[in-house]
Amino acid sequence: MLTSVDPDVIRVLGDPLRLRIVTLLARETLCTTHLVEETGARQTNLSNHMKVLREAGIVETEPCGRYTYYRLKPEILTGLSEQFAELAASARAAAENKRACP
Amino acid sequence: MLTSVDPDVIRVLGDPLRLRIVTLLARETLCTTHLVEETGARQTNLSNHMKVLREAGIVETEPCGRYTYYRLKPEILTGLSEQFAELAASARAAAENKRACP
DNA sequence: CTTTCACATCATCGCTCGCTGATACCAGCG
DNA sequence: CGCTGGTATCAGCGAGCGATGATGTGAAAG
Repeated sequence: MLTSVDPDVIRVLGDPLRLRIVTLLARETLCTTHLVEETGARQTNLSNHMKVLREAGIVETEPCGRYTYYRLKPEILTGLSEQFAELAASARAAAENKRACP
Repeated sequence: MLTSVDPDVIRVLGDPLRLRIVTLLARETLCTTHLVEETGARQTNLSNHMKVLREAGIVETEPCGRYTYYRLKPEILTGLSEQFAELAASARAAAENKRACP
């Protein structure tokens, strides 16, 4: 048990627009055009965010002709879920574990 | 099933120092002095972060003499864990659910 | 009461990072 | 080939936010 959460992934998901993108991609696999429609953001802006999500290993790209589809990698989300569950369990166990005042 | 994650909580945890603080508090209940020692951050800086964590409902304060102890609220972490688990499940189910190119 | 120490608040600085516009790239289609 | 449309990359701007220093408050210790 490591009882910690990957700071990089959380940091990437900390941006509201990126979290929105992830939520959308959890429902269906979409390409940039769809995401532009859904979010109202500019294509450039979206492409930048997709790059961040890709480099963080949160999404995968699947070229389809001249379109680029983005698919969520569920393992990442599952990992986060487990890490937070561990943290929660640890926090519950350590509730009364007070370090003495110096 | 809402299949989304609270953006505010994630945003707050997106900061590396705050995530570190949460990780430390998952092991034991600490006061500001302890956190200063553990993280090496200045007291002012830490106090600011604790205010953010408090306002986000992630930690609770427990005054003890002139010390202030901080305790994690495990429900928040449990909620996050469940929300990410939902997202992961939804992502797995929607893997082949591609929207047609316009 | 005075001092000391833990902690919070405030104002300010500085830098990161998200947003934008311009541009380049690539794949289909005529 | 030339054109169109989808997408990525790059440079620059500007707001947001994290870090700092000065200062205030409140509680114990002397």
